[in-house]
Amino acid sequence: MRYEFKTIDKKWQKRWEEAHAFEAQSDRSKPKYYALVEFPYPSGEGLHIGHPRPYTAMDIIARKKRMQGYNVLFPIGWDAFGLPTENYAIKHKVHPADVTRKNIAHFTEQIKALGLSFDWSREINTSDPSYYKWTQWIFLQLFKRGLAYKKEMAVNFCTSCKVVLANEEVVGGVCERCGSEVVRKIKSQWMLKITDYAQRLIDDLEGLDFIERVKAQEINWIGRSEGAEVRFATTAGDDVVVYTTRPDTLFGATYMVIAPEHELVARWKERLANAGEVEAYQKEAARKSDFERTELVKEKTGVRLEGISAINPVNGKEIPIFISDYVLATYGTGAIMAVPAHDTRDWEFAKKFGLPIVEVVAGGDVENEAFTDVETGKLVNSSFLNGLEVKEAKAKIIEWLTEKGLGVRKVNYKLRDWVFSRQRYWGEPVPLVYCEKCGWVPLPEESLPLTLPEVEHYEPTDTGESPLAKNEAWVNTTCPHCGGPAKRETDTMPNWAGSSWYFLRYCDPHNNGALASKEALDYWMPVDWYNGGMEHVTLHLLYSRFWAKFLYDIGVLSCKEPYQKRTAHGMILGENGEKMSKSRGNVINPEVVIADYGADGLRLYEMFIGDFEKSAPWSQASIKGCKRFLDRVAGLTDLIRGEGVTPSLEASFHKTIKKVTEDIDAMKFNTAIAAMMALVNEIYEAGTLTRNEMKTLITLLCPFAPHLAEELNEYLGETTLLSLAPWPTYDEAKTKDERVEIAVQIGGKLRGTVSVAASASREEMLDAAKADPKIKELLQGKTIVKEIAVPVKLVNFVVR
RNA sequence: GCGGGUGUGGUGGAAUGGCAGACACGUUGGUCUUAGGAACCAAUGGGCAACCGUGCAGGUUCGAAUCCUGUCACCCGCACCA
Repeated sequence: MRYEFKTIDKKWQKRWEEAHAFEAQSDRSKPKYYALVEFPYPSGEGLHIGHPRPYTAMDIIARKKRMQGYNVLFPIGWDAFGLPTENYAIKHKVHPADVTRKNIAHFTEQIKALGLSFDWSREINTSDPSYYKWTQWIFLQLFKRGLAYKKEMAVNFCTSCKVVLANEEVVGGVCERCGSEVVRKIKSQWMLKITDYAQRLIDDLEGLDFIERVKAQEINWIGRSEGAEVRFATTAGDDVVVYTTRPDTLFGATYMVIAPEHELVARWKERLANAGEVEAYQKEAARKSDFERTELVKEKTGVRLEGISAINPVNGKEIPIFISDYVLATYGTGAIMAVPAHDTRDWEFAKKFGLPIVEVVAGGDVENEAFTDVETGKLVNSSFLNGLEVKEAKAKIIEWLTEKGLGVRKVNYKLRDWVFSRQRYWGEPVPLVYCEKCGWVPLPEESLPLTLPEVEHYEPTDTGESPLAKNEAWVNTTCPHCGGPAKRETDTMPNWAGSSWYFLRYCDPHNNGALASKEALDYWMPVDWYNGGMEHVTLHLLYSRFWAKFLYDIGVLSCKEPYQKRTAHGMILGENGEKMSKSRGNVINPEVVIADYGADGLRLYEMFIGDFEKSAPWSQASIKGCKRFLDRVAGLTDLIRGEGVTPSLEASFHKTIKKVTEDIDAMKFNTAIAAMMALVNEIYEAGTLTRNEMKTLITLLCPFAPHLAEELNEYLGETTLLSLAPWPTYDEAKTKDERVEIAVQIGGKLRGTVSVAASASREEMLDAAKADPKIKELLQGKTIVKEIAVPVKLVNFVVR
């Protein structure tokens, strides 16, 4: 048969749709399998060549599970709120909803052209009021339980998008989306207390099947550290609490540093001999963005608070207090005890300001550099801690501090609360009103959704207020609590809100009475396998795990973790090995590839391109090999003779079924395809195969190249969909060859091969090797010291 | 600095203690063709050879791309987090 992909692709896509072939079934007695891909943001750019890689991979997994008898949920939807759409709407003066609708239509067409087995009956859209009703509902539950709160704070403000960004959205000091400068601004923001879940977000990773780098990156981001808070008295009367991970070095604390924003600085102003200098430094620090502050890593700056000292609680010594921007107000207590002998930063600062460096852990040369090793070295100059190892000293000093009421063991996290407000139009409205009498009041749940009102302009204001603030008719409302006048919150939710729970909606997408029914959630959740990009590990993955845990706490979900397994795909790079981008001119358009090689050609190549988890450069030349393979599979129809088993191919078939089955589960798609290619090569060498062998081959191929597989299935006279046929099984015993070539080594070096029965004993293998004329000659006159025989693999003679 | 990862032919990549380079691309030669950016056949790590080859240097082992020690280079994430 000739492979005419242009007609075949469309024909089968239509058949699958008409048959509702890939819709998840309501029969909950069957074992379920929930395969999930990250739903796309429907940008105006259309589908990128990178999208089909994870989609096809999970499609292969979903298709195989379906063929293995599972009730499979493999859904798709749209992460439709977002800045690019809003920016486009502003520029072209169209409603963001219209832009979104158009983009989704384009994406849908492109995705359908790939022949992915998505269940389109469960399609969702985060900007649909029937969806964001439940995003708002979840927010209200968070609010009611004190996990959403409003806070005046310094935030990251993008000068171009005119919007507040979460810490996670600031990359290298610039806006993650547009690359513009980010500055600090004081704003009142809605915050979500993700920090309450920090420990659980670490602990519950255990037992999950997440790839190592995802786990490591999440743990690293949460940034747990163990130490102690220690209270220092001051000559000003107020105490200062510092956080340290090295309480063992307390005797070496020769000065103290507090953050420029620390509240005590303002309180002490009148007592300072150099108040002017201190104030100037505070102003300078406040002006700088986070990026500028961290960029000036080379040189430490700071100002001493003249006239006030702290008192080291262990030895009563007075030590100077500085303010410096190397201490962050937002971490720990915003104050540190400085131990220059054993902390690199403190050491640099001490050298610059001529402060004393007192060694308290022996083992380094503290005049030349800080000695930070905690494994070796014993405590010195530390009274009752002398002679102890660091670990012992830590325990002992904490015990001592606790007894005296001077300190306490303390755990800190780098993770900060989630800034949940955006001063933008195209997002979920926050369902709260502000009443002068009652404060922030939630809207009644039955009034949800609070829909986005029409506005004339979508531009954010220069003051950083949301465009919604200009719509007075909408803003002014009544308080649901007291009935008095109230104003609506005009900030909207961030893009991450809708994507933090979308996988739950898929379980029951048309439910009007709940975000999903308990029965549906209990059956489908957790997601069995979720694949996505590494760029979402510290954002989407962490946020959605947090929401899932919250929903677990309030009884909506029955599982503590939403995803049982998480993998990540590598990027597809341009032919030159660089990231694909318009500006580099190395972008490949999936539509063009499909036009030239068919959907199956693209699918197969994206899976064959290399290790799924690693980036790989696109190659216009290599894709031809995949197309050639599909042509060769189609051409096999000429070789079909009868039914049954072709003896010379039997073992190869069993081996290939085994290999493909196992490789799909391990995401080793490239080697699975290689195995099928090798089998096809063998069949051509044999020059013949049976009808049922052909059927086995196309069944194996079906998850990878479903259109061609279905067409060949029809060619074989079948009338039912191959996509729903049972997955082939293999007989382990038949995957083994009867005779095998084994390697013969002398002194570990390959000297020849001999053919033996696979079941050959040690003696038989050794005898066969010795009987080989070449080996015989090489062993002539040598004394064999040792003989090694590994069944099916090799024999090795160690000689003298 | 901390955390994770990678290093193998001309190229993408196989092989996780047992015949390095599966499978594919490319290249070379050939067949068929009016033609070929088609198809098919053959060869293809290097070296005339003995031999040499998985970033580099050691080690363990009968045997190492694979395990251990050290080292270099590159990529990703975080980064003044006390």
